[in-house]
Amino acid sequence: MGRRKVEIKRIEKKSSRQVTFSKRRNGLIEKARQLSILCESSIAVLVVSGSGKLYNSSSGDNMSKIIDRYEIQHADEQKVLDLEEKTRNYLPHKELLDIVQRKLEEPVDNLSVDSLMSMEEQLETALSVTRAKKTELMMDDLKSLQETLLREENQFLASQVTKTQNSYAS
Amino acid sequence: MGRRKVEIKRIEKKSSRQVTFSKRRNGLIEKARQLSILCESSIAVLVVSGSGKLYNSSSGDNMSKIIDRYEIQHADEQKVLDLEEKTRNYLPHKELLDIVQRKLEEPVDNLSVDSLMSMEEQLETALSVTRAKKTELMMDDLKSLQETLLREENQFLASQVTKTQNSYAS
DNA sequence: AACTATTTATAAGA
DNA sequence: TTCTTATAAATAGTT
Repeated sequence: MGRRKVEIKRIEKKSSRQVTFSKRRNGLIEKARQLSILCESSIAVLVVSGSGKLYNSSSGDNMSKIIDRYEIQHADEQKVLDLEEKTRNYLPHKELLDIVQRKLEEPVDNLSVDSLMSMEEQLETALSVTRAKKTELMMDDLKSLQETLLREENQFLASQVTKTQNSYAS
Repeated sequence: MGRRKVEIKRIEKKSSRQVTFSKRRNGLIEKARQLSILCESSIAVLVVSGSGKLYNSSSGDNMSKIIDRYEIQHADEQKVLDLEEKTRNYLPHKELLDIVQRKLEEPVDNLSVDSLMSMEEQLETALSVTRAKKTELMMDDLKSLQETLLREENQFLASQVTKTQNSYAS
């Protein structure tokens, strides 16, 4: 789209290359902006010039979030995982967490240090399996489970505090 | 550049939006490829659709290198953003801690050492579960901040218990 | 997924 | 660099 058709290959003349770089870079970023608005999407464009200068633009969301989104998706690319194996290992793990949560909800009297230690051991085992087989989906599930566990833990701690105080009061 | 001029604003009709998204996304990525070749530069394009699907392309260099280049340049900026986010999240958390603290400041003179010891042991065990999960991969996770706050909260609770016990012992 | 009327981007020139 | 303009390229609406 210019006075004549240009082949897509390196522009040899430095000054022309710089002019084209500037024009097309602006064009690219503008196109990204438009797409972002027209189709309510988030777009990041990163351009590193031949001389190493960085130009970037993000639309629809901030750059970090878009890059994070990319990195989450590609975090596990290095580790080639068997999807079936992942599925096989997921259920027992979830059950284990459920057991721990139930135990933590029991009254203090029934909660022995030993059983807590044992639970921890089981959890650690489960976690090492989890780490080894980490995938994106697995991470998402673990995240929520872990969070749930931590919340349960907080609730437990808070209830312990209250309970202890009550037993003092009585 | 079509049968009629379009305003740059969200396309309401879903089917049209999807078609335009697909067309323009391809156009954008092709433009990036051309610019990369014409002006020997490295370009990354990340597109997250409204429904959360990620499309990405990199030309001239691989995606990770381009993102690294960005992150090096914006390392400081990122730290500031993290801090702001942490500050935003801190207030509700602090309120929660205040509530717990008020509870713990109620009279505790007759609180039995045994029950406190037991509580502390339980807390430590529970906390070790949390600590065990502190792997670098987990910490990289998007929810790391939230997790950290929960962990801090747990530690605070544990320290309150210890404090209470000490004041009883003396 | 193709087509095509139009708009838009841009290459070259000033 | 910036503007101008002829032309190539992208794409909106249609089939």
